[in-house]
Amino acid sequence: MTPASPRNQLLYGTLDLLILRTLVYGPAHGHAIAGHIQRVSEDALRIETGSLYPALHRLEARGWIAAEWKTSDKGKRARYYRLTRTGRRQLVVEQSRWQQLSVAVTRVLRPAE
Amino acid sequence: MTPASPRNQLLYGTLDLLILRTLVYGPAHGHAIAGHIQRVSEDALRIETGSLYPALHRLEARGWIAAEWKTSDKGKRARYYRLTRTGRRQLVVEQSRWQQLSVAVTRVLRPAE
DNA sequence: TTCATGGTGTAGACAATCTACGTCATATGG
DNA sequence: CCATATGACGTAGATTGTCTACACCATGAA
Repeated sequence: MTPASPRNQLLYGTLDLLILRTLVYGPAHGHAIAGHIQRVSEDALRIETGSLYPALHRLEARGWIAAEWKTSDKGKRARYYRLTRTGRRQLVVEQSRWQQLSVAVTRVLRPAE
Repeated sequence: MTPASPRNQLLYGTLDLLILRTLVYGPAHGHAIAGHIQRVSEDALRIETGSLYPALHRLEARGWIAAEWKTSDKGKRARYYRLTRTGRRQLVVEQSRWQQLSVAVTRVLRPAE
């Protein structure tokens, strides 16, 4: 097996946040979530299935999202996820955590003259 | 041993960039690098020694920084690191990678209305 | 001479991501 | 009616970076 190159691990730490944010628009299944993130990010963020599904299960286990089997637009069975109340709270937390990191890194990159 | 809580792993993926950027100001030893990043980020980024030294060795092994034993301001022996030419190039790469990630995530967080 | 301080370092745990697969059910085309 | 493509879900194992918790050494100061 080809080793997972760290250079592709662009998402590290932000995937949960991206998924939670996407579900604000309403319930969606895994495929659709990944597609949405890829489209909105203009192809900059590509979520692999080996990252996507473990992340969804992780978030569900933590109670931040809840799942339900349904039939997709294309008539295939799919697992629809929705934000839970605590998930919504967690989204705020993660969003501010990202903001903090972003500001801090920016400060180091271009410090005040 | 208390397990490493993922909540503290704020730095994942950005540490190399921060170190390289810091060395633009001139050679510095590990302690000083960590201190600089912490100060400039206004305490938002705290680099633990268990992250710092492996990172420095990693960067040195990749040829992005070079080291030399010297005596510090406080009269202690310290390993001074400086940016190499390829390290300077790498800094540009990492900086633009960060910029890309930052823009992409921001797009997902607040998409065009 | 003792001790605090400054500085470097390692070991081991852990979590997140990746690649590379496999699986199943439905829709579609002949 | 059957074969095949497609949509969708899933797991295994490798790799990596960060963390906590230590240990170590040399110098300055009391």
